[in-house]
Amino acid sequence: MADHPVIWMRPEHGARGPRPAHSRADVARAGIEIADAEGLDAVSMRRIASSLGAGTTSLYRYVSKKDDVLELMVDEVMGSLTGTRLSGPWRTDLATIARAQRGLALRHPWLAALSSGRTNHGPNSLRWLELSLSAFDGLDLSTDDMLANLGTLSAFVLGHVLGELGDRAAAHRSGLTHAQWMEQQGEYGPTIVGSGLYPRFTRVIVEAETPHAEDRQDRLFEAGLARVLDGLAAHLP
Amino acid sequence: MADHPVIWMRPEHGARGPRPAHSRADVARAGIEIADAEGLDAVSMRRIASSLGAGTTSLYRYVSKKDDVLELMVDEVMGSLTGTRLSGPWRTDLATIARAQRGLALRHPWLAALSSGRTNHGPNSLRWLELSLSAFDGLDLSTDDMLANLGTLSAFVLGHVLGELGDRAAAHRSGLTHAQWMEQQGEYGPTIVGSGLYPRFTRVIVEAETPHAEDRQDRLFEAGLARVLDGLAAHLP
DNA sequence: TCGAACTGGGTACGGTGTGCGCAATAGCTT
DNA sequence: AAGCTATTGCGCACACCGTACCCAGTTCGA
Repeated sequence: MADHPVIWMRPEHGARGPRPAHSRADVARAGIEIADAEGLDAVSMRRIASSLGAGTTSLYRYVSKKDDVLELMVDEVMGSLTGTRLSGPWRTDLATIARAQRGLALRHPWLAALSSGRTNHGPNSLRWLELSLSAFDGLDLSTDDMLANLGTLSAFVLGHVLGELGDRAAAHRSGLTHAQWMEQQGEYGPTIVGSGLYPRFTRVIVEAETPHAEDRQDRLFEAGLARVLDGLAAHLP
Repeated sequence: MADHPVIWMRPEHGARGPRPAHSRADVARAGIEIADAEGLDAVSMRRIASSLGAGTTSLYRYVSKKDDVLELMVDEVMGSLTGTRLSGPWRTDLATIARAQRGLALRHPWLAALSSGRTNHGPNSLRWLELSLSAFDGLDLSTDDMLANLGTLSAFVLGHVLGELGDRAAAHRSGLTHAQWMEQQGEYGPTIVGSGLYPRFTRVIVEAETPHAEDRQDRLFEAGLARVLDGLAAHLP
């Protein structure tokens, strides 16, 4: 009989043999540390193992495939959202949730890419989902409506954060500082503008050249968030 | 003097030597074919090369890193959005844009994952961006407002599609049919429900068990789209 | 006490992206 | 017409990846 493919259904370790030298949480934390410092691509089984002082293939006592490690990392990091408190009014609560999620994703730039393609069901993720659903507590909505509302908000947050991280990630991928990378990209600008093929985009480039303020992304996020919340409000009783 | 790091700034080939046996478009199309059929992970330089009947490292005459191939793939596939026509009213136009983008992403399940982390500036992507911006033509908006509106919509579409593809991708990753995978995941359900820790999520699971209709995702997308568009409307003059 | 369950970890295999060097080709200059 | 030089195709090699398999050592339950 094979083990269950979902890691959360497998006991952390058996009762019989020697006590394991590490824990799943250790593995997760090692992975997180590497990913935070050097990006998701730097996370390899060998790297994690050596950072733990373990043999490479010993990791497979804690995890049955690398994918499990990533799932552990996501759930571990979701744990840091505990402590988020909701206040009551659905609108401010949903804003709190969205901002917390964005903040976490910016603090761990690999998180969004991972949680996009993955249905994560670790305990911390479930707790967060439960908290998110509780934002609708007083409203007497159908589950379909709750899912539509929460799903729309989450989709926006995920999509926005991915876009926000895109440039940063590309710069990091190429091994350049953000400034260097921006400059290289910038050389492409005049070509686009000069081609005359994209008048509207050209206008956006030209007018947006100056206001490269540091809080630009913050303002864009808040602008989008306000719109999404207004959209949800329009469909509530 | 090194070549420009942005592929669109490098000429497709020099004027001097022998005529290249293939083109960038050939490379892109080969990659797309593989990715469509077997997923993004199956796309490797060797695979593309052998599919083209070329030596592996010959590809590096067309492209300076694998990342460039992916960028070519994205832009090539964006070309199939040509032919999208807008009607005039901003709301229906934005809906058209959103649906076209979702349709494309579902037709090429690897697209969303690629375009998330990447600022794509190929000619087809630029044309699409230009068309999207034209949806605001009559409205006399500031560029900031245009970006906020279009950005919010795009973020929602991207986020939604990624979620939508998540399960499918996970099933594919594990090499199971969707049905087999659902069953395995399903075994985890009772554990969650039985724990009693997640009452709201439990309610969602239980009530959503039956309505696993085929068009569920379509309806969820339309519900979200309507909300987002209402949200945009609330901020227009 | 002894067998079964369990852990640690080394070895090995088939894959990956890509830097380097060399032969063949074709346009530009003289 | 000749030759220089930019350019292409491509095999080899390297470092790294995930992980299947195997064996030795440890510990608990019977």
